[in-house]
Amino acid sequence: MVEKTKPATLGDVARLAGVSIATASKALNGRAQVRESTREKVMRSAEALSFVPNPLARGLLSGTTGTVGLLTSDLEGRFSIPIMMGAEDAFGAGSTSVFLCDARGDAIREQHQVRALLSRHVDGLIVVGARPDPRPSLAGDINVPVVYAYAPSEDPDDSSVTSDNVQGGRLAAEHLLSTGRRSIGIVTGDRGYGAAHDRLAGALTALHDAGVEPVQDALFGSWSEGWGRGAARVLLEARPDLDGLICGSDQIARGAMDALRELGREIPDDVAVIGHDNWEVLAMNARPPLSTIDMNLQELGRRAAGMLFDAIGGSPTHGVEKLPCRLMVRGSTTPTS
Amino acid sequence: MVEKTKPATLGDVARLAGVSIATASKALNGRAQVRESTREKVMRSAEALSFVPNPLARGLLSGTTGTVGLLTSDLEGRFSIPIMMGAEDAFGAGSTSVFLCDARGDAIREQHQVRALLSRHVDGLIVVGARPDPRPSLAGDINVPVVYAYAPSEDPDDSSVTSDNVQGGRLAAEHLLSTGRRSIGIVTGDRGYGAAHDRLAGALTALHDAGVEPVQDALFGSWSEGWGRGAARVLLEARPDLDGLICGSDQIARGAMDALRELGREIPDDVAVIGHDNWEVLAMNARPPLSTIDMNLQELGRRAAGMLFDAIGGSPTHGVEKLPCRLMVRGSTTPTS
DNA sequence: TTGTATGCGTTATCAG
DNA sequence: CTGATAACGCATACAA
Repeated sequence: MVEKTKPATLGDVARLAGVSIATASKALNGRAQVRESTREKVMRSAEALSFVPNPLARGLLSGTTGTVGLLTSDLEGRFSIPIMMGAEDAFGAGSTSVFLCDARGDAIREQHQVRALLSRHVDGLIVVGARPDPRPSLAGDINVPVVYAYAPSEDPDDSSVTSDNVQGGRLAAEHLLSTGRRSIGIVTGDRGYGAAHDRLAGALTALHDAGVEPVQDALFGSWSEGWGRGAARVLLEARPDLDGLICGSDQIARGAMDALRELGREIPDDVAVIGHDNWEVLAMNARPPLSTIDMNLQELGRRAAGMLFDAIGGSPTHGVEKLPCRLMVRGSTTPTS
Repeated sequence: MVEKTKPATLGDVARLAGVSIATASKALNGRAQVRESTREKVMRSAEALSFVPNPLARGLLSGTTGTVGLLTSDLEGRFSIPIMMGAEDAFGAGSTSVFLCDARGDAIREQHQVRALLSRHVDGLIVVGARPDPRPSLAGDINVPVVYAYAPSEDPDDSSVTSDNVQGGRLAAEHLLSTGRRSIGIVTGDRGYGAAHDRLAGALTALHDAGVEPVQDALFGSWSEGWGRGAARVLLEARPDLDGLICGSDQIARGAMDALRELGREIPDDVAVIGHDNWEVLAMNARPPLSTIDMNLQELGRRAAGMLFDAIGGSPTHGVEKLPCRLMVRGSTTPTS
């Protein structure tokens, strides 16, 4: 049987130290009006009883709980996880705890979760989207700060942070250009995703700035290996001189690499391939390992936490902050990297 | 600007209903000693003010908070996520909220998180491991129920739930046998993982029961595509008659399939391949889609939540409960599935 | 059937 | 410098 060790209360500490509850409270909270010797006595007692202030009682009084809600619209989504990790990390370093909720992509469910969170008197809310397109702002009856991560809010007055897909696309193109490629194709994913267009725009800008045009119009499809395979075949048939391929995701890149290899092309000697996302299980196991664009999602989560923290502290930000991506150079773009 | 709508208190409800606080409390909590007409009056007032009882105040009285801690030893790990989803789902359906903590595989950090959780007076704790090998029990000064998920506790008196890897291995072998394969090879992952040995044991049992022996001793290596490729080549060279391959993970299976195809083998006609984990992004995008063993991780999370719930209710379980795996049949073992 | 009083653990305000 | 005391919002034993 487990010992039912009731946690010590402030009263216990005060009694052990031989002072009043009020004095004990002041001593532990670093209030000025208390003699140094008394403070130490109290500190020692607290230590001896391994006293921890009850956050419920504290919250009841102060109105703040030291908790925040982390509301993901889709936990399955591969992108939510690193963001959550970053946020949890940033908060855990301080002393705020994180309530996890998964709305499973359902707006009704989301409303329900928000209500539950608010009823627990969270000090703030981070809403993590499954895809980087703008999403509706949470309805107005929320009286705590909210930060939208990955999927920005449609309301420009809200506080959002997301990945800079334009810059990411530019990064990819510039890297291929820097390795001397000039016959560059672009295969990306679902036309319905803003990210697909943003990454493309960034790539096109970079190519244009270098006086290069893509071998043909970018191919839209889906975010899958299968599409990557098919698109690569089509592209190579039309343009056998292809020497560089920008893919809208690592999955697409994996598929494209398989197809290219089967068509007798060496990577990266004949064709350099770059992906997007740095999904490690895919990128690291590719042959050769896949160069790609990393969105720094964990950092994004940390940033969201920071913004929420500031907002709770009374300094909210407004609008969408875009975090830059980072180039990961591996074997698919540079020989014997 | 957001309206600072202070949430209504029980006092507000009582005043609006024209009764005392005590009566309002009884009415809302379904206590018997209150006239029906009064109860309805109170209910309506509560509705009108959209009153929600303050969980802090309630927790201060009752000692329970309606919260649990979800402590993952490694959020990166692909296996933690579905388990968390299941647990969050099961709790969210009721009215308990989940505190998320990530120990990042660090024991010190874990202790720290446990302390933080306990100081918040969680009613219970779920500890999710990164790999299915037994892990040390949390030190004894915990006065709330704990359930270990995926990685069981070393202490048989603790309450644990994990995946039945032996049964999973058996399932894989039985499936290959059922498709008529008789020259079966086995490639698995890191020798240091109990799961590798358990899955192997299950497969060997099934083969033995069918009067079949594997073409050669199982190959241990790592849980990667690269190892899958290498092992498949070695195996095929030694036993060109291979017609079935059991892989310890989907990553290994993906690698093996690539190698087999490059050596001119058709899948599944020449060689049937089965994996383990049902890691969808890998399994569904394989050519052909990969048959595999699903560990029902989400169900495992739900079960952990259920066990914790029971333990909190005073009916703890002891020992390790093993949840059966499920066979996912796809194209890599059956033509035109 | 209803209301009054008390306490949960803390912090803040005021007197001593 | 220290100590009573009143909140915070709610639930319960007890009195009316």
